[in-house]
Amino acid sequence: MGFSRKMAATKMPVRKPRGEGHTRREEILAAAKALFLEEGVRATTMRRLAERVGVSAPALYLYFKDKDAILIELCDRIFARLLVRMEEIEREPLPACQRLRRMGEAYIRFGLEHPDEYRITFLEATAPEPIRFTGHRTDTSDLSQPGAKGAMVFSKIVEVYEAIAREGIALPHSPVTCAELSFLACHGLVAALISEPDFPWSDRETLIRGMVDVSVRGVLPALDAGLAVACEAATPRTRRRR
Amino acid sequence: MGFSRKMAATKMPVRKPRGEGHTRREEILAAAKALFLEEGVRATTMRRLAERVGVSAPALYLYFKDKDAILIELCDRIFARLLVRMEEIEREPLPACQRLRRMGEAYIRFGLEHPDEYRITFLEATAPEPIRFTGHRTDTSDLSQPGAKGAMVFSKIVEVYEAIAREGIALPHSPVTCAELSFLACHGLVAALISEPDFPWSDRETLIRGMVDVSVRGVLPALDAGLAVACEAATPRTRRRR
DNA sequence: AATGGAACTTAACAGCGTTAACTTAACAAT
DNA sequence: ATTGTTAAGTTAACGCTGTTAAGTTCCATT
Repeated sequence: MGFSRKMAATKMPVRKPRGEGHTRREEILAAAKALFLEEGVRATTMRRLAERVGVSAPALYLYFKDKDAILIELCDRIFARLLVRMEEIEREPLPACQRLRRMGEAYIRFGLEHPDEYRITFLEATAPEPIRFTGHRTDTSDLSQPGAKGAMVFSKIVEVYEAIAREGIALPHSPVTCAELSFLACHGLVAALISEPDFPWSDRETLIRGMVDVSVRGVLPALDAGLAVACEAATPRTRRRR
Repeated sequence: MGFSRKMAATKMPVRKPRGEGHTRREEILAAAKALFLEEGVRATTMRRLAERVGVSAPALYLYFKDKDAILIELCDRIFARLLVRMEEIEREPLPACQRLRRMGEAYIRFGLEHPDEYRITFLEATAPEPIRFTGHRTDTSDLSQPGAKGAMVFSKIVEVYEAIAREGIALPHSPVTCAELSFLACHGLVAALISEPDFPWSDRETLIRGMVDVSVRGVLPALDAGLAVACEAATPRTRRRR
């Protein structure tokens, strides 16, 4: 930005007063977010970020362990919003399989709206890769790990499948496995549209609708057997089916 | 590297004779492949690769435009094998929806067997990211672009859906869209298992079977309506489905 | 014997994330 | 008002990355 601090004459103190370190911390996160969608993730280097904040690069390490810590916190804050969205849907008074559809659609749209954050939390290799000795995790106390928020979102889908089971609809697998299948199908759509935006995909809205269908009907064949057509019928469809 | 060539006494020519540059090229690709699965992708730097080949780092640029060119060629060669596998399946004398299942399973297994190459061709951002002006592609002549082999694999699925349609089974979308949905669902499974290997996923085989089911039944609801149960029944199942 | 080009090297650039060592400024207590 | 403490910040540097520029060696052809 360079001459930006000519503008920012209001907040020129440059150095924070004694107990106000957390303010700087927020500034860093805000700057990172801005850099993210202005220049892209690739351009978000520690030096550029520091310059944007108006501080030297090593100063960032007073507030974050390393670069990843900044990205992870950014993503976690974004995904927290998806989580509250999911919880809203969870409370909607609808048949459970209807809520499943709504969650799937909400998930996909959210992912497509936040491609950078989605890529970082779900597409980037989580393990620093020399660590192949990780074995199995006995320590579940580390809740601030990268995928934490993502896992919480996933658990919402599990709960819906449990509700579906309670409604008397037969599941072909355990609720967890069913949730994974629905989730992974939607994930595939988001991941691909994000990673290969130039591929000549079909109409995006068609794909969203279609994948929600697939992720629900594919897992719950009983629905199509005429057992619970209500699930489909209740969805307002702008687009006729065949 | 200096004294490292004390070991490589067998192939000490060090410098290739006149017209044998392509030999070095293959050596580079072989070394890259080896480094890939010995040390991981992250450890595959140009300098390390050059050292492994027994050559200086800039020498690599005599044979490849940049690092990406090496990775892309490696991945394309791997995916060529998936392509022939898909073509084998294409020729199997089965109901089309059966071939669809076989392709889905082959695709998933292939992806899980080549996680590094899969990640590079499908999960890594294809555009160098400053290039936002890409617009739409009028020029389809560039077949050696990153996703080329991947796109050819995809087209095999489209063909199967066209065959399914010819068999008189109603498709809810165009064959291309149907293929995208099936493909994307399987892609989601592969992508997630690769990117989040430490997440406590359900049993892998269960997920593979389950996702093949989802990707076929989710797109072809008519199958479950009793129209073509043959499609499912013909698959030899080692594992009972509760 | 001279030449031209293929095959290669060394040296270096600009950038990256990160650390060590040092400085400055703000407050509390004397 | 001066001090001591320490949070907040700096500059310099390390080791690494991909990549380029310029120069060298060696062989086949003329």
